[in-house]
Amino acid sequence: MRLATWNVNSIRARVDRVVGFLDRWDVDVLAIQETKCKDEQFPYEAFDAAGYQVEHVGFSQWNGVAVVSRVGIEDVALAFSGQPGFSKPAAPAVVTPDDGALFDLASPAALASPAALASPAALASPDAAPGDAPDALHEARALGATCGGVRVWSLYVPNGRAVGDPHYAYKLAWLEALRTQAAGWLDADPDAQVALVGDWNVIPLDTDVYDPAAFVGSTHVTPAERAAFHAFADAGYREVSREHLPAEHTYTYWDYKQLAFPKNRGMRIDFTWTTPALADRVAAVTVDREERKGKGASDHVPVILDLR
DNA sequence: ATGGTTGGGAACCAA
Repeated sequence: MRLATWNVNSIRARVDRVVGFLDRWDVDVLAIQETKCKDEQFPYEAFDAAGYQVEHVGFSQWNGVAVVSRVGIEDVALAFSGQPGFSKPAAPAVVTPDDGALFDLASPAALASPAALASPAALASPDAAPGDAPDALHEARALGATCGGVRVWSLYVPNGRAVGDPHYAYKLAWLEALRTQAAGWLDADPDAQVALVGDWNVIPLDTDVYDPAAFVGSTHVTPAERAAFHAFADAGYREVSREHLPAEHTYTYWDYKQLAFPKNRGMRIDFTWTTPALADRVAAVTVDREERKGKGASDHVPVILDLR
């Protein structure tokens, strides 16, 4: 089986490229991040015509994640249990179902109070399912689905924006909540086949960026973010791209600005954490750098896992 | 030498 992950930076702007990628690589399952659309705007037809089923969650023009599969797609979750939401410090009162309001995550009124970030009330309900109303307290950053016997999570970790920004605390809380769930899945079944793939928005090592000096004081490289990332190893998971790709100058993202790609000023932020049983099945990992070339490229490129 | 989205400008977001 071939499993890939790709932050496409708008599925509507990139649909031909993505379908072309599936065909060229003979991909079975693709986890997509940053679809930048609502469910009703997703170009399902193009994937259906190519023989793929799609599960997507998107509440607005921001975020949005999907899993597409031609080997079945079952037990879909539109959030992980305990997935935190984001709230601005100056946001109005908590919106609860009792308010009877229509939940619109694009609306500031739908954002919860700052206290909600750390409170149980901020947690997405377990097993959020297709057709459920989006709760006002989480963003479309995680979608889980079982495809061909593998539990695939398409993940778009919050950016963090700046060290000390409320989005930075949100990022750390989000990673910690995911690690807690992931540890539980493995504890419950030591033979579990789970893949946590996507845009982690963390640069784990100085060798994962073109110039560490350019990131002094920035997000993505702080000890707290790196610890939150490596905590998945403590939970028993393995980052299999690290095991199969060159240690140096293996990048998955290049900024659109200032000729970053031609100068190879890139960074490695897209990763594939898997349970041990699944890690043992990984025969090869590839970064398709060609997808950064040409007109209409995403700023990220796909990472492809070949499973025995 | 940035691009996508919304909205029909300029602002927001992205690493």
